[in-house]
Amino acid sequence: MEKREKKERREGLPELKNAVKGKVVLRFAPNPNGPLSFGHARGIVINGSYAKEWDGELILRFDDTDTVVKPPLPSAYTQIPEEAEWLLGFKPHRVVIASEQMPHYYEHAVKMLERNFGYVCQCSGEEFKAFRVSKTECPCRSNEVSLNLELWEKMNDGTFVPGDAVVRVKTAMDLKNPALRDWPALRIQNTAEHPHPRPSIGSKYRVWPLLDFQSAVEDHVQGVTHIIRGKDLMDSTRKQTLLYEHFGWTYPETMYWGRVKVHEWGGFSTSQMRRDIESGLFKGWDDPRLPTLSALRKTGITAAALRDFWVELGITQKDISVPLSTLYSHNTKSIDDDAPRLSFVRKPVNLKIKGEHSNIVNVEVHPNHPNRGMRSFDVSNQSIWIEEQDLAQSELRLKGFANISILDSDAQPRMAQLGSVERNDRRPIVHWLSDTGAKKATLIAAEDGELNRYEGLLENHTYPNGTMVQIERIGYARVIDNTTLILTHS
RNA sequence: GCUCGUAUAGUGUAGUGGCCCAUCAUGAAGGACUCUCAUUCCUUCGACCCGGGUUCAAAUCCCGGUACGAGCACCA
Repeated sequence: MEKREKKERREGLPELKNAVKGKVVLRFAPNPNGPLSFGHARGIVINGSYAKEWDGELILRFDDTDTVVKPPLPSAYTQIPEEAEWLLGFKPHRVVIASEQMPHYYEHAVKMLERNFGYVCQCSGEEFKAFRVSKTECPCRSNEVSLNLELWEKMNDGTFVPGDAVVRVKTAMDLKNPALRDWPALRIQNTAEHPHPRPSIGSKYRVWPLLDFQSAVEDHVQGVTHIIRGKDLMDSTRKQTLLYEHFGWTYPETMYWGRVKVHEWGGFSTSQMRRDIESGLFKGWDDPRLPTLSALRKTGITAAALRDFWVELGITQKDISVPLSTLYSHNTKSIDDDAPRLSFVRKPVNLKIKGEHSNIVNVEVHPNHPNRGMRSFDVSNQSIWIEEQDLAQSELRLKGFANISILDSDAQPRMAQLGSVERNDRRPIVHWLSDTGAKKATLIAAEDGELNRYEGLLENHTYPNGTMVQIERIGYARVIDNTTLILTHS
């Protein structure tokens, strides 16, 4: 008899159903009404990881079919692909822009009317709602095909204005789920007043597909095999499946994830952030207080940490709330081994040191990697700086240097007596800087929704902008320029 | 209101009828190492929403309840 193996914990993402190596096509479809947020990262990471695992393709699709409620932001069309590539480590295999695919949508809309599984409905939203609730068919549902095609022309040629007519998919008015009853597929937008921001599109079209129709047609046209998205789109799947049945297509495998909140941020709405930026509340999309990908990247969260974070959460349908410490933990793992150590002294207090000592003090660049060399401090002028808050105690050890006793006097600068160079007791170890080895600098930190600036002295360094460093006893930070750091997390 | 979905330690997650008095991570507490409040390592803490049922056997299947979330937009 074979002995059964002990069950092993599954690593990484769950198995993709009905996946064939090399044939998997997934997509991530954001609305380009702003750059990517932390939440979008989930869609990119999960879909991208599966595409990579199965040797398949990831489509980046811009669902930019609304010009009124959530109008696209032109810069997002270039920023999003860059951010996706940064996050994944590879470029999405295909980029599709919905507003360029309008001919496809029109073609399928006409087909739908010709085959009589769609109709032009001239009821108002209110009127149709009453039909939906009472499970009764609206009069437009029985239009002849020829009439529907006539009305379709009127939608397109400007005879009808927004609100006059929509194209609906015939499902059944007695469906259990009210959300699915004869759902709307295309509507008219006032593109004269609200042109599409892409100049090549502008006011060219009046009739625009709604998400469920656009997405359904596009997934079919692109040969998407698996859709992984938020569970708020569950009814969307059901609507689209009904459309696929009309067309005789097979719907892709679908998986859903639940809603994620970050304890410190709450939810993240691109539209809201856009308003707050435009009103001047935030400096830009990469303002460190915002939960955007560009802000996280700027403050020093790595792509690897974000990937690990989202893969670890997986694709459960539970609604969850995660603390930032989880993300930070992944980030620490991804940067600590590389991060050179630097000293940053907040509220520096000058000390004059008395006693015998060598003129040069060396400390390691990275304690776990002695081969990375030493940082040298010239203390020949006996002048050093420590943090004001460390003066709470008078017996201290200057890290890598010597013990000191702060002398009780009113002298300026304050005096300190040097003690043992060997570490021979348990007194607190503090970081410090020499007079000549540091310059004035600023540490920027986003804390509790506030942008705080800490002035202080930063150890001289020649690390290029963007380097991740660890500031001793404070936390990890990213080099913005020679005298500015931004705190990633502590 | 109608419809759909989810419920495992503080947080997140594994688990698809026996390997489960339940996995891993994170967190907290303690300790080792370390001239950082870092990294690494060790120890400890801590959970199957409730009630029925099916079964020799249920975290796992069924029913009911409860809680939470989502959809019912001419937004995505």
